[in-house]
Amino acid sequence: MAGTSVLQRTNFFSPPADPPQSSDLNLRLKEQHCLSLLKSCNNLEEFKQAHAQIVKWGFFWNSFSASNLVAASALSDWGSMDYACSIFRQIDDPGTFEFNTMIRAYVKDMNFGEALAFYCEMLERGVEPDNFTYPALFKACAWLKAKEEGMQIHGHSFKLGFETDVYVQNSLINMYGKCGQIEHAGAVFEQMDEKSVASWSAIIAAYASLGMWSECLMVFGNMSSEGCWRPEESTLVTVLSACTHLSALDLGKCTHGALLRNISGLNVIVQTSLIDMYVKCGCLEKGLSLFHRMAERNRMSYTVMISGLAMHGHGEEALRIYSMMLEEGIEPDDVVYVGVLSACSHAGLIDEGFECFDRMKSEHGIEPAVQHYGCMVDLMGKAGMINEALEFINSMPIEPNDVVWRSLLSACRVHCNLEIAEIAAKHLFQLSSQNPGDYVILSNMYAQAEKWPEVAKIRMEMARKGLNQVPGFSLVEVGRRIHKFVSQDTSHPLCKSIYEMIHQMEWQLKFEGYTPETSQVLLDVDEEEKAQRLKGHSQKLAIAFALIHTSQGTPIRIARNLRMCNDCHSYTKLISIIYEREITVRDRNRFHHFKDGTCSCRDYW
DNA sequence: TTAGGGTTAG
Repeated sequence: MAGTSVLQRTNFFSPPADPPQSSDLNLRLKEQHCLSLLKSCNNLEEFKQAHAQIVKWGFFWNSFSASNLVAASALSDWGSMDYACSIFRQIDDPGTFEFNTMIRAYVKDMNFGEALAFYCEMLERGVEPDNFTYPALFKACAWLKAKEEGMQIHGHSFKLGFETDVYVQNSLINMYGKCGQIEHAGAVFEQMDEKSVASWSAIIAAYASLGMWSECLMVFGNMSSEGCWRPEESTLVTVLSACTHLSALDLGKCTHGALLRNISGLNVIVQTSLIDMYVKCGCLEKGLSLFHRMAERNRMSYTVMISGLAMHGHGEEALRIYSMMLEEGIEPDDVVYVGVLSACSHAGLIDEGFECFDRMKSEHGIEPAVQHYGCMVDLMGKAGMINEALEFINSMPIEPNDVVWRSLLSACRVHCNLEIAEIAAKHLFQLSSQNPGDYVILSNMYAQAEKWPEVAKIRMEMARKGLNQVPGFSLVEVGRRIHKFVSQDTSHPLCKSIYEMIHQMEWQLKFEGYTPETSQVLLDVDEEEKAQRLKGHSQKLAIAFALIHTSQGTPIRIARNLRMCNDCHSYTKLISIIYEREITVRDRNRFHHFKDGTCSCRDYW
């Protein structure tokens, strides 16, 4: 057999009768021949045969062949790292490349501890790491969330002068992001002379994983303006997620446009993110139509749709989608059931809620978790079944958490049950709840009952614990900018015109028979002061601002951090008639669509 | 002679 034909031959598994004619080939050619054989292997069995043949030929045990054996083998893909390791151990004097190969292979195999152990061995044996060593190590630390080790190894790479290697920097951003050390990730990012698409993706993902959505969008904006923008599906999905959390519909729509222009054939992940964005930004119809047009749906798509419908109070429709999911043969999980139960709770579907709660375990073998119990307490509480809800909590086989007790406390507030509110609050305080809202609710209930000494006691307790009432705020998007209003806000640059608008609205509201519901202003102050307080609620400021700055008929969408007060609810209903606007408000629990003087929640919330 | 970074939905 001629030398050239040996080199060209890649199908090792009809092996030649004789080994390559070593007298005819120089060492390099032999090595390349070995490599091409190894690369042609498709599984471990073929690989072992190739390995044995090369050893038989007698020119395997130089370090080049051995390391390439590991490198070319995809041994980690075949779950054969023990075999790779046995090869490595036969190398007399492994160098940087051999160690790098092992570290990379272990990282690929998701065996991060072993990767770090090889790095330690490398240092112990005095083998100097190079710039190829570090990205793999940082990836291992990222997965392990090994903050301390990561920082220590960062120190090594710095000393060796790899601080400006773009691959090292990108993996550092990823590592610090995954370890929650966002300021370190940001520092590495800022110091980079040349940022690659991977650098931007890494920092955007880091902000997203910590829920720092505004920063996420800001960095994305900078990426575009610095001309380093390549529309990548994954980045755009992260941006969509940020829009969802910030209720930034206009930007979400732009992102949808960018996806349609740049990515052909949106996959199920992108479509699910789009549905989630539209639904959580208040456009339920748009979300539904995308959902029904999907060619392929998975459990996640169903979850998004079911919990979206739940937030909008469309309980029956949510249950229809849930049945559709079962018919399609998709097995529900615990998160789907949180959506289903909350749909029942928001829509007042008591019997259906209990039925689903039972089916969850009996038909799908899902043991109810504390969130599911929470939904059931909410379901009963909203319907005014306060005593039943308390009994239900007392019979729970698992320990109720603060969310469960808080659900009960909220229900007590709505249905004015001070006695059980005290029980719920006692449990919350025992659970060392640091949530100022719990104290505020109880104190407000005492105020409503005109029990002023108790009010003072609670307020003092709050002060002693250093808890401050969380100020209510509302977000409204006007001209692709999110404007934030805090209760009693006077900081907005257009503050004067906003308060003038509030004044004008007030006159029109009076014609419609509006009287401020001062009963929820729970301060020991006179009626006029109470009415004054109500006027400054952040939702009203946001509505006034939007009425000034958007044209007639434009829908107004608001997102707020707290639950709406009764006064804002009835106020907004009237505004929707007077100004002929559809107003959508997302509070911490659900959506309210105000139109023609009514709200989609039918005053059940 | 060989090898490297980021990456998405509830």
